[in-house]
This record gives sequence, structure tokens and C-alpha cells, in this order.
Amino acid sequence: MTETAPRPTLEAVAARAGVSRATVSRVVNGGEGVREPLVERVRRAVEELGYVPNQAARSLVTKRHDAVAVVIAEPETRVFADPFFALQLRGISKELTAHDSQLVLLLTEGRADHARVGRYLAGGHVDGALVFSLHLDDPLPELVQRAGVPTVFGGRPDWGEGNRSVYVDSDNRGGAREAVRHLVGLGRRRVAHITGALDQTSAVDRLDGFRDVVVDADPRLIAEGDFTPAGGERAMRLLLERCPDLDAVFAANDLAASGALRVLRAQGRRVPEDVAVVGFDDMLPVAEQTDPPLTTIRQDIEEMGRLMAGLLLRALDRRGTPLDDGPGADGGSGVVLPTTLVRRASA
Amino acid sequence: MTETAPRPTLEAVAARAGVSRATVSRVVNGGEGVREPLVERVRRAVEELGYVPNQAARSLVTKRHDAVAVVIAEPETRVFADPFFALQLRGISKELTAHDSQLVLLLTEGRADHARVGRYLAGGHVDGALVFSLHLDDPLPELVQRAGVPTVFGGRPDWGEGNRSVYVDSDNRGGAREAVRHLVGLGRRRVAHITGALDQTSAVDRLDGFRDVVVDADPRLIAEGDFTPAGGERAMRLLLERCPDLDAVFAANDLAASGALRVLRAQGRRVPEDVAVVGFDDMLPVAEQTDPPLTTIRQDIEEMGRLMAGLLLRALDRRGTPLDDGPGADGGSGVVLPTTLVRRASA
DNA sequence: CCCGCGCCGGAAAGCGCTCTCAGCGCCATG
DNA sequence: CATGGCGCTGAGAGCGCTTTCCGGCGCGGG
Repeated sequence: MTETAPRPTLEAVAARAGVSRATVSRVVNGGEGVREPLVERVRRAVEELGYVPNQAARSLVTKRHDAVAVVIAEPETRVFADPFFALQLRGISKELTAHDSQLVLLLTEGRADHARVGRYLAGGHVDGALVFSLHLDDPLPELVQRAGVPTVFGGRPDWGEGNRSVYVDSDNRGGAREAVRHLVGLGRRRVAHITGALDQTSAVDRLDGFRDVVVDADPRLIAEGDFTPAGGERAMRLLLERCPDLDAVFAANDLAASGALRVLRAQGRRVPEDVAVVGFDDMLPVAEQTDPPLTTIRQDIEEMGRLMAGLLLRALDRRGTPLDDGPGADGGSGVVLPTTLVRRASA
Repeated sequence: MTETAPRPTLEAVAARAGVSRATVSRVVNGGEGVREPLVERVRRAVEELGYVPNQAARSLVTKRHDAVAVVIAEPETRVFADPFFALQLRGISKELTAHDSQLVLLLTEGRADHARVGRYLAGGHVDGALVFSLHLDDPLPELVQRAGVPTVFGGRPDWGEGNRSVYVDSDNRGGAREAVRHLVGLGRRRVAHITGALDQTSAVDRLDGFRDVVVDADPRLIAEGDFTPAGGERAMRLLLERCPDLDAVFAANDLAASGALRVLRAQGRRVPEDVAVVGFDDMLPVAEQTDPPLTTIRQDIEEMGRLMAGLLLRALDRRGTPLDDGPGADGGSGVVLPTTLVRRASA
């Protein structure tokens, strides 16, 4: 608002406290090895002057930034028509805050932006990066790899096991299995599956989970969706047409399930009496709002975010030890979070 | 991942190009006053070495950071059980990116965090701040004010007209008027209103808009909600009890409307035949998913974000001119974005 | 042919901070 | 009483960059 008043410097504090800059610096950074009376005097000077250290100057010499980049690719932001985004970010933020780190958000808009992100990461503005890259052909992983910035991925990257990378993911496959088992446990015999966008590992994993339970699934019982309500509708219509006798549907996410629900209702099928439906994600505003409320697989999104940040920070703390040492043997490692079945009315 | 290789410095580039550091600096920052052959040589050296300027060192001398803080208070993140958040951020990000600025996200978790945010802003890490502070008693505005950081608010701050502050807001009052007029135009005579959380100006403004149209509204036709589905349900029940003859409801947002819809259906009222319902926000995953799909007031969230960022950046560019000069005379100014009615099935 | 003006490029002074290193005073010891 | 050692403080050297201030060079006019 008003003119930015010149901030007091270390020098000023030192002068006021009648000590050297070095001493002030020591006090400000933990006060080791400075005697009490001096500490007190410095503290007071800091207080009185309203001194706040200049981060730029500090970074210049320490080479730490206490900042972490969160990179989210454009396609994701569309998926973030759900609270996924906010929750994840919140978890990350909490963890970073606890470690006095800042969150720098990098949203990318298509290919052109990748160069920008690469430059930014390579520019050494941040200590590490959290990357959400759920698409198979995404150049982002490659990019951060080259930038040489310690990175943790959100969601299992698609590259082979050989590649060393750290990631946090939900137990998509296990969750899917649980969903389908629940359906089967209900006595359903013709369980269909609406997949997610199959260029994302989460969708592939959920499909795999489905297949784990419905071994030799009738291929006509599997329809490709894209995680959207519209895609869910399309898939459901196709499914109904191909297999009018289906008695259950496992949709790759709640959004798709909501679309399926609408088609089912429109075609006069009762849920769950005629067709039982299970979703995935437990995104509240959707799952609770559908009619009937959706039985679904919950994943703890916020915890995922927190974990990602935690993993990165820990790696950063013990720099030198490469990040990719960890539970997962020698080549990258992943942390997979459990999912739980939430029973509502739809199955 | 691997050890962070030491980045090349200006010095290194200069050596390689056979010029002085100053010349390299000039070329890197726009290349004014350096002759073509030299420019070319420097460019090549930069390329070959993969030089990226060190932002910390640069900030230290320029006092610019090319970064803007986005401050979002915890209560908001709850509201962000909708895509509001993501969209807003996306708009902001786009604008900032176009101006080569970074987005630093500050999520606050309750009071304790305010000090942290204050310190951060005062610390001169960013050039300006975008603050979302929708609550009447929020200390955030006060805080950024004191930090002396140029700021643009998202949503009209609650303080009086006398206060100078820049903000961007939706035309909540106008939108509300339009919603209610639509209902009245449909021939509805007993229009009720479910308010939002009245400690937010948006809720107050929407209520005011309602009153603008329904002058001398029966106070029993107004029930306080809190922008949540649960609150909407409660309010709807209360309303039905007090005024069984109501024939329309304007809910302060879509979430509340969805709750109201459920209660209406449960009590056997047909929508829109018996009771017409209009929401606010047009948050797609909710508004399109309800049964029947919700007629609502749309606001362009992304544009709001873009505008906020644009306003701030422009102010930053012409530093010296205080931010609070602008269309709104001498004491702060606000930009209010129009809203539009989206007709679906509920009214 | 020489001088002056203008433009180009280099030298150098920091920006605010951290951190090493040396020095000083004090206590414990011989 | 002298000496070694240790703990605390201060001086100073940069971190990598921008930017001001000049010196030097090339050109046109006298």
C-alpha cells in the first residue's frame, strides 16, 4: 500500500544491540554459543526494529531456499474439478509449514510451459519438487530428472520398475479389488467396469484390480471411460446395450459413477436393487450428493500430500544420501497408501 | 536425484564468451546497448553452459522477486470442497506466468499461522500478495496492511468504504437479484432464501440482493445457512416448517441448494413444479449432478483470479504510484465481475 | 589532420547475509 | 604464579548478480 519502508538489516540490529553482525546472525539462527545476556539484548533489538531476515541474501550463501515447488500439469487441473487438488495441497502445505518451507505452485498450461518449468527448477529456486504427473506420455518426469532437483511424484509414474523415482500413491489396485469383492459378496454375478482414462496409471491399476477378482472377465463388461460424468454416461449406455443382464458396476471414480447412475435411472434400473454401483475416491460433494448416495472406495488424499512433502523434506535433510534410497531397494521406491470401502446406499 | 551439479555463474559465461560479467548481464536482461556480434557470442556461451541466473543473487540487488503470494485462509479451504479454488488459482497462475512471476501459495491453518504469514510477507520474499479473506473478523487484511505489501483482495473485504483497498469480487448482489427476479418472473409468490455464512460479505450481498427484489420480505422466509449441503438441509426444513406455502427457494450457493433439494424431495415436494430452486456459483460437479439439474447464477471464477493477478501486477509495474489509485476515486477500489443466470431444470 | 562527442564495454562497488578464523578473556591446572 | 585450553565474540571474505561510473574507441566537423 504505502511506500515500502526500507527493512532493517542485520547490521542495524547489531548496531542497536552493540554487538557484531555475526553474533546477531547466530542468535537469529538458533542462538548456539552466545551467552544469555547478549542473546537477550539481541532479541530485544530484533523486536524493537521489527527485523526480518532477508531470504534472498540468506539463500545466496546457504544455497538453501526453504521452498519446494509443486508442479501440476494442466490436464490435472481439469480433473481437479474435484477437491482432490485442494486436499492434496493442504496436506502438502501442512507438512511444509511444519518445516518452515514455502510452497511454490507451478501450474503448467500445455507443452509450451514445460520449458518454463524446467528453467525454473534448474534455476535453483527451490530445494525440491513435488510433481503430479499422471499421464503416460508426460514429459515432466524426464524434465525434472534432468533439472537435477530432488523430486517426489504424486501417483505412480508410468516408467518401468528399473527407473529410480520416489512416489506416493493410493492402493488403486487393492482398492479396486475391495470394491469388486464387495459387489461379488453381495451376490452379483455380472459385474461390469467403467475404466478411467487409461493413459493414467491409476486407471490402469484399478482395471487390474477389477481383473484380479473377475478373472476371465467378459470383455464386453469393460467399457472405457475418462473419469468424467459424461464419460461415465457413455460407458454405461454402451454396457447396458452390450450386456443388459449386468447386475453391478464398478466405476473407476465417483464422477464416472454419478454419470452411470443417471443413465441407470433414466433406463429404469433401480439402484441398488437391479444394479449395484461402486465408485472410487469418495469425493464427498459427489459421492454424498448422488441418488442414491454412492458406495465407494476412500483414499486419504490429504495424507497423501502430507506424505509426499514429508518424504521430500526428509530426503532434503539428509542431502548427499541420494533421495532414491529407501524402503524400495535400490531403484526408486514408492509408498502406497491403503484405501477403505465406504458403504452407502448404492451397493 | 544425483548430486546437484554446481550451476555455472555469470562469471563462467563471461569467461567463455571472452567478455566481462557486466556485458553478459546486459545481454541476459534484454541486451540493450551491446553490439550484435557480442550478443551472439554471449548467447552461445549461455546456451553451451546451460546458464540460468541465480534468482537469489538477483533479488538481493534488484529488490524484485518476481513472485506473488497467494494467501488463503483455512476456513476457505473448507469451502474449497468445490473447484472454486482450483479455478481461481488457475486464472491467477495464467496471468502471473505471462508476466514471469511465480506463485507462492500460503495456506493458513488457524490463528497461529497468521504470525507466520505476516512474517513471510514482511520478510520481503514477494512483490505483492493476493489475499482471500472472506470473513468479517479476519485479521489477515490488517496483517498484510501492516506488512506493507501491495495487495489485492479476492472478494470484497468487510471494512468500511473509507478504507483503501483493492479487490475483485463477483456481483453477488446483482446476481442474487437476477436469481430472485427469475423466480418471480416464473410467477412464484412466496420466495424463500437460504443465506450463506453471514460473516462473509458474499453471503450478506446475496441476502441484500434477495431483499432488493422481495422488498418487505417475510422474515420467516429467510433462513440462515452456511454454504454447506447440511446447512442447506437444516434451513430448508426450517423454512418448510415455518412456511409450508412457499413456492420457491433461492439458496446462497449450489451446495446449500443441493441440500435443500434433498429435503424437498424427501418431503414430497416436486421441483420445480411445487417449489422452484435457484442456486449460486454454478459449480459444475454439483449443479449438473443434482436432481433435477440446478438453475443457478454463474460467476467466472477463473477470470476473477486472472483479474486479481493482473491488477496487482500492473500496480507493481508502476510502483511509486500507490496501489490504491484507480477507478474507485481516492479510497480503494473494487472491480466487480458480472454474473449470468444459467437455466437448468430446477427453476 | 586534430579535437570533441557519443556510444560501448569494463571495472568495481556493493545488495544482506553466513561462516570461517583468529583473538581475547577466563578458568583450571601444574 | 604461569600456562594451556576452551568458550565466546568480532572481523572479514565472499555468495552471484546488477548497475553506476568511466575510459576508450570511432566518427564527424572545424
